[in-house]
Amino acid sequence: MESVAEAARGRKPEEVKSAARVLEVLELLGVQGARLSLAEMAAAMAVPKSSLHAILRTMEARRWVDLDPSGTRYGIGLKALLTGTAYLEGDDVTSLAGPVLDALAEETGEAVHLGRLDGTHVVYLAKRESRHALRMYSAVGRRLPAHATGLGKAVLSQFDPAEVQRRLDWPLERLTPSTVTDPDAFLAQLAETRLRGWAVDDGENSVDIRCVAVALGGGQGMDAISCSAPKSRMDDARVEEVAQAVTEAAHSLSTLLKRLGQH
Amino acid sequence: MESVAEAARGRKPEEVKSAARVLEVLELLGVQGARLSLAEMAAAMAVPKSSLHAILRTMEARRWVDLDPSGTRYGIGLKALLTGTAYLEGDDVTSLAGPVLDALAEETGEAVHLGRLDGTHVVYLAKRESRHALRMYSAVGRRLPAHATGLGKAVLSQFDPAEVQRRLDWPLERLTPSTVTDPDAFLAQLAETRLRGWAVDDGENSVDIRCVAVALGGGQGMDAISCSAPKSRMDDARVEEVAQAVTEAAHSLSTLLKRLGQH
DNA sequence: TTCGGTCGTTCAGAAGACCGAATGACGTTG
DNA sequence: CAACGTCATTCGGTCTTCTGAACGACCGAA
Repeated sequence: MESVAEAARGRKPEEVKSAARVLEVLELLGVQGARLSLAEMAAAMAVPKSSLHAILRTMEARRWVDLDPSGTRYGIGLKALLTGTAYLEGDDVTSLAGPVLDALAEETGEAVHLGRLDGTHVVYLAKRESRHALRMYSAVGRRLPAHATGLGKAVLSQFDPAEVQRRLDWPLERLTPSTVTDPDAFLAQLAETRLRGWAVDDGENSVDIRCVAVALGGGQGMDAISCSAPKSRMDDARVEEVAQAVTEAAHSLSTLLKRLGQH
Repeated sequence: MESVAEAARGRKPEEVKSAARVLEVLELLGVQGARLSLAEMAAAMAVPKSSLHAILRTMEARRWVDLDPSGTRYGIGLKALLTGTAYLEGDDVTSLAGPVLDALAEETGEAVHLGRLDGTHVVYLAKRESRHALRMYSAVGRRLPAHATGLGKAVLSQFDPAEVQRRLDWPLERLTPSTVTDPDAFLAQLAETRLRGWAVDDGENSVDIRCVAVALGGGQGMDAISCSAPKSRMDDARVEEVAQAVTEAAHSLSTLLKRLGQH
C-alpha cells in the first residue's frame, strides 16, 4: 500500500511522521539561520502546507519557533536555546574539559577546540580564543566535514580503513584547494596520523589555517582536542611544539575521564 | 467525545499531539540535564510508554536524543546543540552586541550580560566574564525569574503596572532573603527604575551579587544589558559609576539596532 | 481600482498514529 | 537457584492526524 510511497521517499516505516517533521523544521531553521515562510519550508521539506501549518502552530505556542513582527516568517524560538546548552552541561567530556582547554589555550596562546565526531562531520563542543572572547558562540554547535579537519582525522585514525570507508561519504567533499579528496591519500594520512599520535590539518577547511589535533579516550572515543593558528604563526617547528602540548593536554583530559568512568 | 478528555488535561484542540510531545521531551531532558529512562519520561509527561517509545525512536534516529551505553537512558543529542546556537547567530541583537559587550566588560572589568525577557523569566543570550572566559557556556540559555534580576526589572520597568501584573506569576517566588516579593514594593521599585533609567539587583537572585541593568531599544524591546559584581567591589558609589557605563553601552547598542531596522 | 500573485488558513475524507495489554529480556533480590 | 522487579518492545483496533483542494486576506503592479 504505502510501501511504494515510503520507499520512494527513503523513509523507514518506524518513524512518527509529525515527530520527524518537528525535528526537520528545527534543523532547517537551524542551518539556515535565516527566517523562512511556511510556504518556503513546506517546499524545502516536501510536505503539504496544511500539515506543516498545524505543526508550526504547536511549535509556536511552546515558543520553539518565533514569528517575526509581520507574522509571516518563522525563526528559531527561545526554547531551543535552552536544550542546546543543556547538551553541553550534561556532557561529562565538555564539563571536565574546561580547565584543560584553558590551560592549553594559555600555554600555546592560540585557539583551542574540543570536537566530537557525529556521522561524517565534526561538531565543536567548546572553544577558547587566543585573544579576547570575541564571537565565542559562533563556533560551538557548528559542523565541519570530518575529513577536512584535524579533529576529524584524529578521531578517524583510530578506526580500521574499512571502518573509515564505511563511515564517510564518498567522494570526499572539497572545501579548499588543499583538501585531501583522494581515498588512498586520505587513508595514508590517517595511517600516518595513527603512528604519530596526532593529526594535522594544513588549510584543508580554511585557507591559511593550520591545526594540530589529538583524540581523547585512548582509542575508543569520538572526541578530540585541537589547536589552530594562521600559517604565519605555525611553521613546521612550531607544529611539533604545539603537537606536544596538545598531546599532553589530551592525555591529561583522558585520565580525568577514565577516573570518572571508574569512580 | 474527546472534548471532556481534552478539557481535563487543559490542552487546546489545535495542537498536534506528537509534535507537542517531541518538544516536551526536549524540554524535559533540557531542564533536568540528567538522563532519564523511557518509563521515567512517560510518567513525568503522563503519556503511555508505547506512544513515547515510537517518538523516542524517531528522535534517536535523527540524533536529537542519545542512548547511554547501557541503552536504557536517554539524554539530549548532538543535533539539539546546533539549533540552540543557531538562535543566537540569527538574532540581530546578539550579533550586534558582541563589540559593545566587549567594550563594557573591558571598561568595567566586571561580568557583563545580555538578556531577553521571555514570559516570566529572563534568558541569558550572551556573557562576558571579568577574568578569563571560564565556563562561558554554562550561563547562556539559562533562565532566571525576571522579578529577581536587574535585566528583568530593566525590561519590566518599561511597562505599565497593570501590564506588569499581567505578565508575571503571582506571588513572586523568593530566591534569596533579599528577593522583593511584595507586589507594592516591587511595583514601586519598577517606578523608581523607570525614572532613574537603570535597574539594580541587590542580591535578589544570588546572595552577595549586585547588578546594574539598562533596557535596550528605547522603551519597546525585550532585551537589556547588565553588569554584575560581588558586593565587595560594588559599593553605592561604584554602582553609580557602573550604571553610567552600562547606560552608555545600552544607548550605543540601541543606536546600532535602530540603524539596522531602518537600513 | 482591478488584476495576478503570494501568503496563511480552513475543511471533510483517507491514512496513519495512538493506546493498553501482553511479551521478552535483563539484573536484582530472596 | 528461582522469583520478582523493572526495563524496552510488539501488536491490532480505534481514533486522531494528515492530506489536497478551496478559501479569504494581503500586497504590489498595471
